[in-house]
Amino acid sequence: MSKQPRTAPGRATRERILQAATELVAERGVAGTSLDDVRHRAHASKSQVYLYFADRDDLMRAVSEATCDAVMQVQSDVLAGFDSLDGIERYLDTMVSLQEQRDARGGCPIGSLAGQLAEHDEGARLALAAGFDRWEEGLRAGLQALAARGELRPDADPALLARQTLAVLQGGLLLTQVRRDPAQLRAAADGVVALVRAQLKP
Amino acid sequence: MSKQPRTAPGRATRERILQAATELVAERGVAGTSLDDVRHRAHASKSQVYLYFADRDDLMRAVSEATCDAVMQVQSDVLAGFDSLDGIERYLDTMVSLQEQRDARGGCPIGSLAGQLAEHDEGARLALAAGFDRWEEGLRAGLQALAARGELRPDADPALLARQTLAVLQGGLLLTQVRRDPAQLRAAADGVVALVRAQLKP
DNA sequence: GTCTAGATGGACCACATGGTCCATGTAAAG
DNA sequence: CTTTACATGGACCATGTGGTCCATCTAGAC
Repeated sequence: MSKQPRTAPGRATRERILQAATELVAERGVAGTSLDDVRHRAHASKSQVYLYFADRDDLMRAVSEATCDAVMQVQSDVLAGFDSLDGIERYLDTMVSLQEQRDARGGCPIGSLAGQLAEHDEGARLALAAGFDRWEEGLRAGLQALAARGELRPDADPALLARQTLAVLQGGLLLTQVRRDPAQLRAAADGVVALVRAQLKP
Repeated sequence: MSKQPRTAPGRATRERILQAATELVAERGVAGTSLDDVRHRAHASKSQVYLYFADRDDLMRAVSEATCDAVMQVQSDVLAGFDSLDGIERYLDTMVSLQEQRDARGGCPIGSLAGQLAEHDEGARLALAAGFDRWEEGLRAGLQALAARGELRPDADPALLARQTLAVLQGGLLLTQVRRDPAQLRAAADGVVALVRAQLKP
């Protein structure tokens, strides 16, 4: 477990280290990020890193949590509007343009970390799973609101739809990354719309 | 570039090394696999590895290709039947039970490698993209056959549908891996069926 | 102001790992 | 059979990396 700092400068140091590690992992991946890299970017010494994190794996676990927080943070506004056809399309458009901005690099930060850590560290896997849970929950809330307003067929299953939506998005993000082409996510986004449309009240 | 062996024992050696590397990467991931591990499992010496592969990255590129081949191989039969509603459901069932057999570990070998290599090695990224191309092409062929038999609405787009199908599958596989729960892929598979059903002739 | 627990700097270590090299053995072409 | 290019074994090297340790400094409680 990570130890928590007890003084103000300690908190700042821990924050700097975690921030630096999270950035570096996003840029170069887990394997491409050494503790010395982190140390350097965070302007911290080795003993500081090992004061707040038990070892490398522990740091990567914290990075996983921080990454999930960041991803949920960045989409919180748009995700809140995932409760109408317009809002859904706005949400999807935002995701696509985000990938365009990034030149289709990196894929989904959570999904990408999952591929790197899920089989190696159980703690990290759980942290990432929790991130996906929050994401899926946001989608489900929106779809359930849609259902509550009576816009979905009575036999529609918002929870299932939310899960499928998350899957299409993750797949689209992965294809975008591998093919370096944001149009892949666009196609996936259209799939989400089709999926939802199929559940609209006739 | 990998050098090709010119004698029979040379070919066997190269094959053993590539086989061992592919297995190890599937089991422990790219970062968790050292050349010594590979050397050991393949019963080969260091000079043999460096005779047939330029360096570690080159070996990983070859592993990417071999993995794509293996994935396409294992699903070739079922994928060939992806041209009818029954065949599609059989295909999806097979994928799900494959994940059950593996205890929901590892996710999709191609997708998993993508997360580990796409940002680090352009050659590997291209190899994996080619793997996805073949996969998508198989799906498209099936859906196009469905369309050719007039079972899809005239405005349906088999190519788009194939791409969306691949995305849902990859996303479902990723969620399965992170949540250690094959039901995630099941939900995604249901999404595929819904997507296709929505394009059936009314 | 004093005192203690926490924070910091950085030397130091063990070791795994990627990669090179050369001496020797062997396949197969002529 | 001879010859040559290929195959093999493994010693060897340089380096990056995770991790430990201790001496010093300082924040903040009393």
